[in-house]
Amino acid sequence: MFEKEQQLIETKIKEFCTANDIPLAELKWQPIPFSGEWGLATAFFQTAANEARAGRGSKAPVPQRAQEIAELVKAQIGSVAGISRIDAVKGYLNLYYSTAEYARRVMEEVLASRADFGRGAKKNERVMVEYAQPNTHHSFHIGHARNTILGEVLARLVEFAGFETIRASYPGDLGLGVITVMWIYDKLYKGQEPEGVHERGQWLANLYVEATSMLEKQENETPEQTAQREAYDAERREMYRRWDTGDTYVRELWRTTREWSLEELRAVLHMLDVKMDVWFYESEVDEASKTIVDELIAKDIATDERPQGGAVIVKIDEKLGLTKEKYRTNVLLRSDGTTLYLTKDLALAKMKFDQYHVDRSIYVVDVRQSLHLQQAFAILKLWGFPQAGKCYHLGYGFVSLPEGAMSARRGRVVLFKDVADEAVRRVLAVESQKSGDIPASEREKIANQIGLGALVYSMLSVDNNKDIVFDINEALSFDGRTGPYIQNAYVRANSILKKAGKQVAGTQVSTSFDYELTKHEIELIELISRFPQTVEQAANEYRPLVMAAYAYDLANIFHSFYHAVNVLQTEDEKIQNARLQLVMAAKQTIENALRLLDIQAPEVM
RNA sequence: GCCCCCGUAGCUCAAUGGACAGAGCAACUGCCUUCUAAGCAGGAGGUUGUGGGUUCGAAUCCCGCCGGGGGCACCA
Repeated sequence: MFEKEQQLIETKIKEFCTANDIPLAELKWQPIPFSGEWGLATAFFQTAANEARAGRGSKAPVPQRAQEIAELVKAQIGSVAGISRIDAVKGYLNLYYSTAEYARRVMEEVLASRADFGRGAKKNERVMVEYAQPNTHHSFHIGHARNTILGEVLARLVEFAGFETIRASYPGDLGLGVITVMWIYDKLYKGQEPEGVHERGQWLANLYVEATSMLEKQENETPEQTAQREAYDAERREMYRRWDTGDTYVRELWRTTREWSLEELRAVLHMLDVKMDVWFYESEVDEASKTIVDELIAKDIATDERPQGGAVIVKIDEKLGLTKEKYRTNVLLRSDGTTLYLTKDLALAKMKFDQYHVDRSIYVVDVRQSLHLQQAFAILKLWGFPQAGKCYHLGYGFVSLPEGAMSARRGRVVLFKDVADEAVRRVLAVESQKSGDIPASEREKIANQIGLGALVYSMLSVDNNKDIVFDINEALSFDGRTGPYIQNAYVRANSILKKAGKQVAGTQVSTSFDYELTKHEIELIELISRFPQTVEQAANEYRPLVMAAYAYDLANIFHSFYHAVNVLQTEDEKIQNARLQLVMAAKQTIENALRLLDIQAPEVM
């Protein structure tokens, strides 16, 4: 917002250094910390160090010489319009903005852009974010929720940062797990179908647990039990074979049961306000993946060992000319001619590049699949896709339970829907004592917004490379560094504006901040002004946490401001108008941040 | 054996080369006839696992060690 002034000063510094033979290092600017005032700072340590190395300048120690240079530069610059003061402190040059002017510029920008405040300039690049890849015939658990929330927030961030963004889901709708559920359904539960989308999804998950116990080798089996188990397994294998050959009955059974899972997935995505653009199904990619194998063999990227009774493999390190073991060797086609996960991911990547013209491809996948994805990216590079360098794996630590890893097999999972329901119950339980007057018709909706807000924020406030041990009391906490804390800041801002009523309508952009601002107002304006660069950083680094941390900081400062400064009781009308405008800007910025975090902003709570 | 990630306050986590390492939770002290206390203010809590190195400057970069987690071709 002060780019022009900054440019002018940079030019002056450069001129001064050239004239005085000072080897100026690159100028890096940062906000002045702990000042209670706004401004930019740059350090001269590097310059002083350069000078010392070249044997020039005074023989003073670096910090002292840096301070000398800062003082000389300060004297040289003189006064600049829009900059109230320049200080040389501890080797830093601090430029303080004129407060009234700074506040005016920030407010003007927020209130002119509104929902677009912080939006980055349009980039000519198309990004695809792939997330939400649960297996069908199971139920959506809290680990899937972390994946989906991270993916959605990342998509929102890159989209808001200016990239054309495509959201892609990739459900795993084939494999032994799927067949296992179909087998037990067909054998024991045919014709049954619980009411309710989520109930049906959970029922399938339970069938899987039951089937697993029937098919797994038990300790101290009697010969009869062993025979029984082997018979079951033979039935399951037969069903897999029939599925493979396209048997009408089995395929129909598959489509029906799969649809139950997909309905549940769509319902969960709807709850999380996720609108997928593209659905890739593993079963569909499977067909396509068979054709790429021949192409990779023809290009001499893959090695066909089938004539020797082996598989089709890619010796990745060898093909890349690496002498040290890095990507190793991986199989593309089993010796029985069936494809693997890697084969499908390669085919899918090709589809993304060729059909969807994706320039940048982000995979939100569990960190344990890091090697696998690095292998896939390396093969894409060998294949000659220029986008291979812009494939990025956003790995995240897995979500486990206090009693250990989740296991769909054993039914030891925490289902997303159960947690979400519990969240709503807990909000409703405290609503009567904590909330103001909320119309009965709104209660459920607001409880949903707050409950999900708590859950979503708990998934975002931990950096993605960290594992999470899921504790429902922590995830659904409403106090302190949580979603509801941020939502409450929004509600309070809204409440002030609502009560102000008339004044808001009359508030003009011409409002002046030409009065002595309190420390809280200064901090609030400062943080609002940093929103655009925070969006950029979070999107560039693919880190939702950066935005989550910002939203908390902004809410935190707003809460302090709220207590310290009573807006509606401000007597001077001019000052009150300025403060109302500040509240409007804060409300807007919190709203924009919450939207990026996939958390709803309730009007009351 | 090789590769990746992590080690920061009692606990859960921030801060990725800059000025004084910050929050929340737990515990402690205050603040509700006030724009909603899902909040605010205050004190307490740290030789950033450890030993070296690079740098004017290191929680951050490099090397060693200790401790924890994950992964290493016909699973996904």
